[in-house]
Amino acid sequence: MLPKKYKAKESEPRWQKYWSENNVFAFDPNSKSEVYSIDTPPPTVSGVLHIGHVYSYTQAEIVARYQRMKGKNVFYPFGFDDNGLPTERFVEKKNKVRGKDLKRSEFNDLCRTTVAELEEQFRTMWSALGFSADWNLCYSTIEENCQRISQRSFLDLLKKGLVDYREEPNMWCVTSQTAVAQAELDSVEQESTFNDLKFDIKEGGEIIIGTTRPELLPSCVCIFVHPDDPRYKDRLGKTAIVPIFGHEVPILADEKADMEKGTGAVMCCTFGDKTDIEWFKKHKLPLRVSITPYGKMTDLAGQFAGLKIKEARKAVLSKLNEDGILLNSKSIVHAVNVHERSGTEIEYLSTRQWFIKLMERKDELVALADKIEWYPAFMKQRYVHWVENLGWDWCISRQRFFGVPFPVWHCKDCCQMLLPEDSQLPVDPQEQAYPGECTNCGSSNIEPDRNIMDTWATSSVTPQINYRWGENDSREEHLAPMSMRPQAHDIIRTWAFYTMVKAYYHQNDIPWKDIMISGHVLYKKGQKISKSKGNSKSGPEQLIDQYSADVIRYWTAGAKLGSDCYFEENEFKIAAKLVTKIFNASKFALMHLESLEKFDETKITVAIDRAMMSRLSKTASRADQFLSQYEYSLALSEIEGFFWDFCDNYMELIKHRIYNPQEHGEGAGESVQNSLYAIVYGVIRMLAPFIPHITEEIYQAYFKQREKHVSLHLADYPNGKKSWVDEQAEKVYEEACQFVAVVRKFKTEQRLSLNTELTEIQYLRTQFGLFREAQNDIQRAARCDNVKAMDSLDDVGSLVEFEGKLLRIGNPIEEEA
RNA sequence: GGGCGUUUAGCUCAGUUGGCUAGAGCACCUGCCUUACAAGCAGGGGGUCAGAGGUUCGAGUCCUCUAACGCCCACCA
Repeated sequence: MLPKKYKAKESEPRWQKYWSENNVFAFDPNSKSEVYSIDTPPPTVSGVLHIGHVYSYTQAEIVARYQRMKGKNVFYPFGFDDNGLPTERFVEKKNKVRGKDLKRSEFNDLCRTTVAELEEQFRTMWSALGFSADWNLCYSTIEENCQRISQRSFLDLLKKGLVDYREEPNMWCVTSQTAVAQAELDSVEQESTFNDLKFDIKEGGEIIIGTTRPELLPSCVCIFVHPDDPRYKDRLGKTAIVPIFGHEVPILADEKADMEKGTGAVMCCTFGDKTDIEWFKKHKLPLRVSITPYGKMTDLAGQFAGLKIKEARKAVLSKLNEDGILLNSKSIVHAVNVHERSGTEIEYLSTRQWFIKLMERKDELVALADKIEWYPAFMKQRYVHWVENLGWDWCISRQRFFGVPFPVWHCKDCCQMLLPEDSQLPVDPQEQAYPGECTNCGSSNIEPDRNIMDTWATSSVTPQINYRWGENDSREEHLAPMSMRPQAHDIIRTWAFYTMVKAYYHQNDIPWKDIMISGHVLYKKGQKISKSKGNSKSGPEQLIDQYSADVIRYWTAGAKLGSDCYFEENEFKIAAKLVTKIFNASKFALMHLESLEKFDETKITVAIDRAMMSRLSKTASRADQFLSQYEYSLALSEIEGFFWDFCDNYMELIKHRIYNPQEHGEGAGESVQNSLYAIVYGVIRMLAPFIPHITEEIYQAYFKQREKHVSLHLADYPNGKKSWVDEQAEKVYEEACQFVAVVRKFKTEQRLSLNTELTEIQYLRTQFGLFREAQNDIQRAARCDNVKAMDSLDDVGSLVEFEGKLLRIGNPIEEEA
């Protein structure tokens, strides 16, 4: 039997342990049941988990539990994304070191031990939330298996001609000192100055250009004006002399020069922005590099060499001003692309990098979106929009330390690429020499590729990692494509997109059938919760400790799929209330079900009991429908609505009958017992995915010995029995509720206790035509034996009118003093 | 500048393919210790459904325009 009070703090860990000991959530590779597989996001191991993680992970977890109860063989893994720049930066900060100052192997060891600690914390928290993961399926992206699959992925793309190793201008972060990809850019508003500079023209005259980056003057290779710009027609083809630096550059025409902007004349440099790169390629301009990978000026900058970019900007400006070159300078705020990890302005450097080709296959990648079901549907638009606007192939090489190495060596003599056999993977070319000589020229002058992969290059193969692609594992046929990818909307352009690219290029297929996109948790207006922000008070551990896992879980299920929600502590109180209510209601019901040997639905004969079966059935079918569409919040509110009606109305109606069955006729007691059984068992199953602990507690205390499932979470999810639907019975129930409501209102208005016995109630028969179908229950719920039906208003005598229902309420036995 | 989303009670949000008098929870007000629960229960007040126009017998719901807010992208001389 259930104890007097429910203590979540004691119960929740107990059931978590029970689930784990009984392997309740294990994926069964040999099962014949339909597989439901989830491509769980491996969180970046770069800080503590925050409430936003809890929010989106729990939403997916609810789906996992639901699908399991639908009889599916659920594949629900967890993983850790523990390599790459974010992790490096975390390790550097935590240990107060710089990766580049340590030996590579030393730094990598430090990374491994640091992430191992953090991963243990993550895992503890997922367990504390009652996540039904199969921890045997756990992976970490830096482990050997994942490195092997990641390198296999690379080699496969190389073989298919979908990877390029080429030198070209690319986005570069001078702080992180690595190439980056388009998806890693952030746009921020930055203060700057817009400067008008005077260039002398060799043939005579001058031309004035506007620029925000005067420090790039040494890199100036050309001046562009619009071909139709009348102001500059006379100067086209002439030669301008770059101030300070004195080199000569041509004045050329290009449509992309904007007549409206600045003076209409613009200098083209190596490289100020994306347009400079386009012009560089289109007009075959020379290369004048004035910025080093470290963000300092090169020798080309003459007297400014060695200065940092921003210092140089200042110095150049003041020199220009001295020389009378700077004609005008105004402060502006403009958008600048920065690297999302360092916040540093992106530079464009010509370097040699590995690229996965995207540009030539954009159409196919856009079309791929239609083969996947997006929940909510409008999120597909984000993907399409991103892919359509892609401007670069995917640069996957990073000049960093802790990550998956490229399984490549290069022949220094003939530049031949030398690759390992699949059986040798994973390899680290910087640690292992190439086994042999150059296959092209026979040279033994071989060097390793020193790049590591973009962290997304590995995390984009999580489906392949999950089904152990290329490892001769039977999972592959069961799991490809996977059933569902849960993730938040901010990484559609990275994780979702890259995963789709990989599956399309490798398997010529979609990675998963469904994608479920969750929103963010916001503190207040527009403030995203992030790891860096203070979250000591709202940290998940603290919240679980304060409110219990079930309560936190309930809150995460409250917001509609895909929509952001505010962190509102008040919401937790509502959840706590529900948990308490479920416990108390169940306690009441089970108290009266001790004598019930075996549930028998045919014994449910009384009208209002059948009405509840009907409502239960409809609720279950709607909840089931919603959940199958990932609309967990709508499902939850259906179930809650049913449950609260059950507590407030039905339980009050049947109270007398359950205590005094003999006064209600043959079978009336058995009817209500079986009804209660069906309702409580139905409700705890419907709520099990949302609040798994309290529901398990109730199941184990009573239902287990009758239903025989090891855990409630292995029972079937109710889907609504059509045979239980009974519209006529529901009408009886509705009338009964209305009748009782009028009586309650009367008592409340008369300031009477609700259990006050009334002497007589008269009602108009035409208003409550079905009264007799539930007469005993209604009378006792109304606390009045003497309830009389009248055929006409005249018969009712002195009437009291409430809400159009005509009643005569007799005087209470105990008059107020 | 382009795209997507949102706008319903003081707050947070439901409202299916158009269909009784627009709902819930929280908050507020008034009562009630009632044999599951006072961490509870009953009752009540509170809304020009962002605005304008249109389609329709009928619009919170469909169409057009407008506005505000949020997000994504572009803009970066």
